[in-house]
Amino acid sequence: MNVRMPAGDRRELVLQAAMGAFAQGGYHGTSTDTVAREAGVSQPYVVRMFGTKLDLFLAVFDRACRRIEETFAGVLDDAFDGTDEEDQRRLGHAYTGLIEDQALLRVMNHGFAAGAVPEIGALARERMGEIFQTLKRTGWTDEEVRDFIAHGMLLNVLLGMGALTEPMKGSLGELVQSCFATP
Amino acid sequence: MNVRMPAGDRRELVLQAAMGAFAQGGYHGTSTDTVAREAGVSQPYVVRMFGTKLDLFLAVFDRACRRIEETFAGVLDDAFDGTDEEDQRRLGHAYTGLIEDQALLRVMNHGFAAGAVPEIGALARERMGEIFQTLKRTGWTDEEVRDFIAHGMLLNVLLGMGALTEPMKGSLGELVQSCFATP
DNA sequence: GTCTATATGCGGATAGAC
DNA sequence: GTCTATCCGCATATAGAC
Repeated sequence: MNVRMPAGDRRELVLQAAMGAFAQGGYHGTSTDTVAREAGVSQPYVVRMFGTKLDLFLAVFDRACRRIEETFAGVLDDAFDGTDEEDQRRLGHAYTGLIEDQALLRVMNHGFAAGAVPEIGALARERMGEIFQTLKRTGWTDEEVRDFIAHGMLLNVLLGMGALTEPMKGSLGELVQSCFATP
Repeated sequence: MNVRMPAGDRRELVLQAAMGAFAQGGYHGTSTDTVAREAGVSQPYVVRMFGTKLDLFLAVFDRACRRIEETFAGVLDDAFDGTDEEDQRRLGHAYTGLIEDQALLRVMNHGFAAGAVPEIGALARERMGEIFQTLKRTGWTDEEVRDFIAHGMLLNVLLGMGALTEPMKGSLGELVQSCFATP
């Protein structure tokens, strides 16, 4: 497609395509060509827009982390007068809501996994710290925040290994879903 | 190095090198050449020995998961009459002990992350189910097992993103806790 | 049992046209 | 703003010598 389009729009299009592509294969396992095809543009154009594949991944990863942090922040802004239990329920619900757009969580997980790439690791630690700080606004203890994050990580990992789509033996999949279940 | 050696020994050598290499870059981010150099053999020989890079990764990943499962099983065999709290403490300690050989946990995490590769995803789900079953031998509820695994995942993820620099001891909870210590 | 040489394909990035 | 053509390096895998 060589239809002209405002730069911002096209950039957004590519970012979305990249989110989906990276969600599958992660940083190393995804080619800029795959991203380009999914966005309906040429591969060199993708590179031209973002500089390097690494820059593109960082942009996508950053967006994923921020969206998640903002989701939590939004919940807390809505009801900062809730009880601890209510916060936990609301935040848990918000997180499972994010599963519907699996790409977000998958990309986040892939960013964590690719921490051996210095730029990715640094960004991951930074964003992780921010998420932690946002969750601290609940008034939870460090232990409670940690536990909440731990379950989020488990969810991410299960998503990544495909355990949440195909029911696995031992019903671990159901189990973890019940982890954040909101009746 | 073209020094002859029994096939089993050489295979073991390469497996260990592969464990270290894959721990860094994961499946997609590690070349068979890197593995070969770290093992002190030629790249084609690595392929010759294991068939394909995928087969090699599966072997390494499988070993990592089994080692972890066996570690838990060992703890439970030693003291299956312990209280729930004691089990938790012992198992947590066993897990943090595994951090010393960071490669094991990192490889496991990378295997989970690469679940989009069908063979890897299938193996990951299988081994995960076994670990779950082994942990059930504690007599814990499903929720308790899930919580334990969740903290293990958090640990893996933190390792992967480089947030855990020095091997620390202590209970699993304390260890992970220290990562989120308020600055 | 282990190597060297190499075929072959893919992927990131550049040059330059339109 | 977007493409086509293309360079070049890397990585997997094969062939075959020793």
